[in-house]
Amino acid sequence: MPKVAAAAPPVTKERVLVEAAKMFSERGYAASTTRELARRLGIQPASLYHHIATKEQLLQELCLQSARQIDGAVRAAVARHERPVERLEAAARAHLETTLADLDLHTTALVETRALSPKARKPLEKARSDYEHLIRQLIGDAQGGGYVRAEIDPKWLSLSLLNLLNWSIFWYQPGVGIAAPELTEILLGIYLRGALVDRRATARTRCS
Amino acid sequence: MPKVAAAAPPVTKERVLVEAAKMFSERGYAASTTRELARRLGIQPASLYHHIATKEQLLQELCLQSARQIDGAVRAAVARHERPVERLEAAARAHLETTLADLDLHTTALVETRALSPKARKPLEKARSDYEHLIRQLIGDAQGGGYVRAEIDPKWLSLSLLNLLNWSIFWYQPGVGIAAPELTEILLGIYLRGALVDRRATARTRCS
DNA sequence: GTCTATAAAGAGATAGAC
DNA sequence: GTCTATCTCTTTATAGAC
Repeated sequence: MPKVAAAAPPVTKERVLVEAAKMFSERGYAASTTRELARRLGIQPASLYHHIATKEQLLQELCLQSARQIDGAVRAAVARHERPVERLEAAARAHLETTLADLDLHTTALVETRALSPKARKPLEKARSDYEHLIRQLIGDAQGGGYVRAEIDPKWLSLSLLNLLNWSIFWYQPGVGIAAPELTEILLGIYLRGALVDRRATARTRCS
Repeated sequence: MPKVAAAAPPVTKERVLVEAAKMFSERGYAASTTRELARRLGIQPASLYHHIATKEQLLQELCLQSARQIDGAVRAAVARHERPVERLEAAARAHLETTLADLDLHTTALVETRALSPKARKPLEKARSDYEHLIRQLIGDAQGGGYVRAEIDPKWLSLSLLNLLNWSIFWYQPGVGIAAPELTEILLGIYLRGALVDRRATARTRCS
């Protein structure tokens, strides 16, 4: 039988990371203090250093975790499809849904990477660059197949897609307004077909 | 005749704001120090307080300046057109080109508003809300005219547009890669018509 | 694994001379 | 309008007991 009063959960490295992500995403890294983090965990500031080395290392771990999570989810999703446009769609869906599923983590990673020292930032820039390359590749493939506009450099097409997906972190609130899968379909629909009324059907109708 | 050695420009409120925007956009507000700002201006930290009241007021002024600039540019651009889609296009172009024309200012405003105290943030939230309402209105009008997909809530359509435009501040570098007007046309093209190959022309050709 | 106590550095801002 | 000098507070992190 469990005790009646809920015991405070034990402080683990995992819990420290979760609370840190929450705090960093709310106030930003620089404005967050180790004192406040300790307070949220219910321990003294000094006790924190049994679990972590430095505040910066905390941020670095969160950034790496975020990068690995998005990269992994997207590569796994892409691998489940063969046709270029479907692979691109799968990538976009995985990217956004992974991001929205842990907003604290990914908002921190996307916004606060600049707070890292150049040395701590380096592996992240490599990961980001690799990831962007993957997206660019997917778009290039879809262009090669004749599905995506070839007159635009895949570089700008991939950055456009990331634009469209990433800014959501600044306003999306789970449980308020719209669910993640619906938002995903709206953004993907705009990216692929645009916001204008589709006259393809009309054009075909005119033919018949 | 001008002197041979370039005189250091005099420290004015305007220069303080410009340097502050630069510093805040590079390092973030919380990680920026008044000491560093003074150093960049070539004066002692104490001298700064002849030009400004507090560090926070500096941020607040930048945020308000940014909001007024974007709002003003967009409303002026919209007023030059009558047809709903053209008004929407004019808004998007004005928004992005204004933003990219002073990245330091607008990056600071868009990213660092949360660093303001609730009291200082309030007028900004009002301005943002009004602005978003304007964009939503433009989209609603275009939907009413049958030009923009009516099956998507204008709320999500407007946020999608802002997504697509705003994230550019994180990677756009003036003079590197692509010029602002070109980027604007690419993003606008994607927003309106999408990244997929347009089969409208094909469909029409088949008819003839 | 958490505590008390505190070191060491850096922050925003002010006083008052020039 | 800028200076020197400094107050006061907060920060990250450590030492060492329990």
